[in-house]
Amino acid sequence: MPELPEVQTVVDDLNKKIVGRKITDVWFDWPKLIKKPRAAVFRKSIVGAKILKAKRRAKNILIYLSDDRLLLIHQKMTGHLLIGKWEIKRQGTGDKEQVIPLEPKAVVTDPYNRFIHLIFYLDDGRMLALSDLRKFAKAILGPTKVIENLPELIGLGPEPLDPQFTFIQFAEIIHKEKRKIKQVLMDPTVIAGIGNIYSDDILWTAKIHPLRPANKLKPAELEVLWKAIRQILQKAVKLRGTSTSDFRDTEGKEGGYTDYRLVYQREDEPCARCGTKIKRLKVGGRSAHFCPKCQKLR
DNA sequence: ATGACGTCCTGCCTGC
DNA sequence: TGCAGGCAGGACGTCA
Repeated sequence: MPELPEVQTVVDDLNKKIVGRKITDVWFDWPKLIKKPRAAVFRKSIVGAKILKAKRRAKNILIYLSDDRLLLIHQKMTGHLLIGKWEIKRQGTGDKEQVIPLEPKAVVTDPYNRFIHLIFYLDDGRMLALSDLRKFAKAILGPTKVIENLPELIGLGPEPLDPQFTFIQFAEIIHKEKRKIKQVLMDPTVIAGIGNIYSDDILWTAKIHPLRPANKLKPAELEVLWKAIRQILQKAVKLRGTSTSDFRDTEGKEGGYTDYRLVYQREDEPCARCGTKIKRLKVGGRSAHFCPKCQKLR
């Protein structure tokens, strides 16, 4: 489940590894991943493009290309961007194709190779592949201005790790929200990039119950919460994300935050502060993990 | 404005 | 052992 730290890890990898490369071809076996333009046009308009830089906005990966083109990739829950080499083989008599990993070693052993549905061939022989078990991921290509002005980017809230994301700004946003704080933290139009994993750990750190109405939080609590958001996300970025389920970096390696998780997917384990068993409940259809003793509903 | 639920998907887990 | 059914879940759409 890539959230801000995982997407940042991928974007950093892209900037380190494939800037300056030219896209020489495209392969896909699930055209629905490509939202715009339609798949055939997508291929035509991206071949020949040079990769200039990668950026992250919320959980969106923005790959800036030559000739004012921009490629947006959202990994949703099970999407992975991998860099390596693969071979496409036809399977038996049907038209089914199989993606066979060749190198590097980490990618060869990555269990998510079998879900690769989109490959960009690069001019140095390597490839950028999008694997996605659940096929929820999306790719959109278009003129930079058009993509940058898509509602899903324009409508996003502030970036929590941006120096301009001040406590004042945070308090103003939260004050307007009557919804439960857990839902508010996960709403990308309120604050960008926080998902289920980090909202749970952030709330535990701030000792705030996930069901507390956002606008009922006291100023002191809000300040602790604001600090927790930045502290947890910074730590997770440094550790290259969390791989509780399936996140991998562009080499297929797991993230280091997995072992530092405070409550996420630790139901029935002892709270690191007080030893109470971590509980799980549903908030807006999503699971929330918390310590019933440290995080009081009141 | 808010909540509740449906949509897209499929590997994995549970229970019989 | 095998099979059916349910679950997870980001963002968006729909309906009350």
